Amino acid sequence: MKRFFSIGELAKYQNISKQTLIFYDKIKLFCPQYVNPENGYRYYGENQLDVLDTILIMKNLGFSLEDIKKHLEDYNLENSRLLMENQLKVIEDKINELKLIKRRIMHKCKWLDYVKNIENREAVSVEDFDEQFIFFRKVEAPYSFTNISIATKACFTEAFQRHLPVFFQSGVIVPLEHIKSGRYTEATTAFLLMDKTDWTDSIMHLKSGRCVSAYHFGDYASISIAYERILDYCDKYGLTIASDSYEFCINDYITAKNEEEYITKICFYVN
Amino acid sequence: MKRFFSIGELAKYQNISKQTLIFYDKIKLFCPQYVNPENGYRYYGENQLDVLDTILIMKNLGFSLEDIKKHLEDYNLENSRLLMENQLKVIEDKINELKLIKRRIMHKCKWLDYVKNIENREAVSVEDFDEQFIFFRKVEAPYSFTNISIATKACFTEAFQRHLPVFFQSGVIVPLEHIKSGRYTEATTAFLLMDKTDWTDSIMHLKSGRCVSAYHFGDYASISIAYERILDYCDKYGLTIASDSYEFCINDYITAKNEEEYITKICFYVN
DNA sequence: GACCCTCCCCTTAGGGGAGGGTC
DNA sequence: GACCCTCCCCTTAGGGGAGGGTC
Repeated sequence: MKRFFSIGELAKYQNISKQTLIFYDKIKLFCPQYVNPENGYRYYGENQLDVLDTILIMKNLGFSLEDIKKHLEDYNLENSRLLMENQLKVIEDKINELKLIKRRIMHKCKWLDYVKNIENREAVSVEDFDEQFIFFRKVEAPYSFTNISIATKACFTEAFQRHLPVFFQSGVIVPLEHIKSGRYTEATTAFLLMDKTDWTDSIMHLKSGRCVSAYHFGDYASISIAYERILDYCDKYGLTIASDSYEFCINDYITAKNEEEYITKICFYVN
Repeated sequence: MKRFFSIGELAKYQNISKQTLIFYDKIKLFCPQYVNPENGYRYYGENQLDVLDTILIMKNLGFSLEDIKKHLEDYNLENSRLLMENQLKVIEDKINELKLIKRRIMHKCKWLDYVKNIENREAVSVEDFDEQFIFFRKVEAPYSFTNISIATKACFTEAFQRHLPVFFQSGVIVPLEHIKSGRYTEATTAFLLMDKTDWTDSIMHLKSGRCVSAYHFGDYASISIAYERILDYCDKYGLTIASDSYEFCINDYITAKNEEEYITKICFYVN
């Protein structure tokens, strides 16, 4: 009848490394039952196996070694129940965080995939727009690039701070009067697209509806070309623009180093 | 017009710590545009803000600083798309791992909560048993505690190695003949309860059906008392036992240090 | 006085040796 | 020859100082 395991035997039996057992010994989480005083060899008793199992199982359930050590000092039915219930919340929080990250990545993937498949870069089209929520900041006058950038960054910073479920895709709103008077780049609002919304302040609802849209490729300063294309198109097909301009940055410094790869989508609601 | 940020200003603006910026400088992930050669003060250019944003966003999406550094060296629409698609899989894998952990904890919680509310510890009852799947190992003869324990541990070890979706709840099967001849502790199979099953080898399906069950509190050696209670009950109410005995460890060394708190549930299918 | 700098030690859970003794 | 021991350095992403110079 086997009564003692050497460190190598125990490691093999439990399918863990010797280093792990040496480490657990060092932090006094799980020490050998007997240590030969002459050569320092570690010997583990058969009756210790249950404790090691408990440690490995708790580790698998996401507890830290420190948590495990504390728990093992004194545990019973009742405090185990409380510990598990608490851990359930910890794990659920982690899952929710990761799910938000997942939706953020999926959002990026969706758009990156979409722009990859645009065939005619010059096209103007009419399409039905799904409802969206945006988290926004007013741009301060004058509506310069610097001020627009400041407002966009303010959105990011606040969204990070408040853990808002925003996507990492920005955009701006340019009032229709600005467009009509040729001030195409003078946006008065910067925003970030949002995932599903717990309603808070500074959130705007873009209703679903019919839109006219076009893309602009390349640096932002030359966006006038795309606007003129849209305005011509509306003239030609008798469409009446019924809103300010919503510009969505589809590809920006996050996914492109080169300004030539920047892509902006322009949308107006139409009647 | 502001052109440069000191480290403190930038940190405040981006809502990160100075230490973070010093660290990013050190690992050459994000370095100041200008360093005063006399006093070593760091100055960051306004045009660098986009890069820092990209870093913070990628960090939020779960990339390591090393990943980010590599990506920033050369990125465009196409390799960003591939990177994001790959990251989506990474995050999904993490979510799936955590979901399995969550189900394991919920399983433990469910039982710990359940036993807490048992009123009559002596009760024998007839109940409808839900279907379950178990991952099992045969116990080698003789059916001693040691051999049962070895088989149980073999289940754990293999489940860990193969990443099987087992719960951390074990049990044993004692053949009906053993029970009838008073060899109550001579289990021939050890098992772990499983979560939903991708069918593999060594898995047994316990069908739903009517069962007679009772609890045993305390050390395993005295389980005969509970068996005798069940057998008497069946005699009295004319129930015919139609299966081997399934014993479920409800509270074991994982959640109780004290053998007096061990709880075992015994079930037989009946006609 | 508020701001900046460069060390330096600390955290998790071990992995991977080197150098030397032991079954 | 296979096994065991004790150092010791290394990994992530910074946090928290100390000690000393700078705006």
